[in-house]
Amino acid sequence: MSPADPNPRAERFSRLKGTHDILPAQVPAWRHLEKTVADVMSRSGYHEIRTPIFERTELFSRGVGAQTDLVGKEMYTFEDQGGKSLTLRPELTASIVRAYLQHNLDRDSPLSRLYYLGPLFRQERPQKGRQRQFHQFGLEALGSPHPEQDVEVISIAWELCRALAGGELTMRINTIGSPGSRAGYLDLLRQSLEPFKAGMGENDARRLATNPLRLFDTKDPQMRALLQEHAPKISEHVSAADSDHYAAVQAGLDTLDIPFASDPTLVRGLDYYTRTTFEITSPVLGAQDALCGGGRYDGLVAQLGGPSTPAVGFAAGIERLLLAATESGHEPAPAETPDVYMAATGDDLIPQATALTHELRKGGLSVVQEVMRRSLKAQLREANRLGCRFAVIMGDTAGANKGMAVVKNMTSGEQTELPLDEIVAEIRSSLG
RNA sequence: GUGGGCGUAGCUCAGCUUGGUUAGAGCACCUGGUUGUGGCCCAGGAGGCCGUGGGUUCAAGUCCCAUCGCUCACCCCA
Repeated sequence: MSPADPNPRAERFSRLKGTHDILPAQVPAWRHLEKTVADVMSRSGYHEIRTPIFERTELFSRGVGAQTDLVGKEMYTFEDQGGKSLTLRPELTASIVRAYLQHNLDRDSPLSRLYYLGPLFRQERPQKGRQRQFHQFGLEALGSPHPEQDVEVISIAWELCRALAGGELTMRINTIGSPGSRAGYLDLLRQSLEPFKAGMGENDARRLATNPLRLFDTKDPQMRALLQEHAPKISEHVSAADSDHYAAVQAGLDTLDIPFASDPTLVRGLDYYTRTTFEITSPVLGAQDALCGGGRYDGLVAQLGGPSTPAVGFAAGIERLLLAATESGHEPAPAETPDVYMAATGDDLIPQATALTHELRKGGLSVVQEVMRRSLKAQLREANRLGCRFAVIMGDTAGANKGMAVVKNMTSGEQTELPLDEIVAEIRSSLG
């Protein structure tokens, strides 16, 4: 911004509410997370899948559930030029299932293990740990109805959250039964709570009629006490098969020494869940403390037009994981630093410096060349600031004209004068 | 959509209560102390429509109103 700037008051743009720029200083932490996810997924037999950022609106309203808050009021929906209703994806499971069916992955193999990582969009008021554009990674295991599949999925979620977030984490699990046995429970729940309807808030009274399971989400202490006292526990009212499945999942987690709490109030916000649900939370986050949530969704594939296919999955919030890591003192990944700073003491030496820079890079070294024509003092200060292991100084008094340059070790301060064609090998051997 | 808190230098913040000369600090940045040599130290420098608009006043960063933005929480979720 020079004094001659013609319009110093021109309006600047700023990021949209709820969106964030990921600046260079933060990128190493992201890359470390992405690499860890890829490694763990790959070791567990999961393959990455990437799907479009937007889909037909109906995929989400039908897949996630038209009654959910997510679909009802949080989606970024717009019409394309043909009048088709499109939506920026607010979650990924529906998209993955859509791709799974569209490409007939179910016929390639009876079991598909898929994972993903990418941005999602929800139109909510931002707060700590909640953004309008945010990122998740997660996995979907499609094909197995057996509890060992649930255990595999939960254990991967647990391992990743522990590795990435650090600190104390809590895992809660529950079963919400299969649709058949759940219907009976919902009736029972309504009957048990109906007498107290008058004392409930407007919101809770409405949910009692439309979606009584969601009552368990409340933070109102009065409502919590009411539920504690009068609501039957769903895990005690599901079918014997559901109950056996739940017991087997818990036994599997015990075998792996994964600590968990069975929580009868853990219900999830999306309509497609069946049987197992789980959630991993961190005490260092704010009100939005869930790092990861997931569960079984045996009905979704059929709901989206496919053959009846049992499935389990989870999704983890990347920003929340990174936030938890920072808050719990988990050390961030170090930034990458260059091997060499290429300095020159005179303008006439710049061509030689450029040529040597090129040679060093061809030799596999990372090199930053001075392009500001600053004083040598300023150039070395820059080299130091960047954390360069070596500085190469192209200088005339010492003999650049005789094909020599100075190699300075920035850690020890030692420097030696070497022929230009020996410098690559010298630095490479010093770096080991 | 509803509440609370906060907007002063690139960053983190003092100053506002009780209006009064040229608005400060730390860090970061630049220059010099070294006539090509970084870090530490010392000296100097640059950098501010005090978010924006209006009002009160002889006088507003400071008081009042509005507005925009950020943030935390509710709702809900990763």
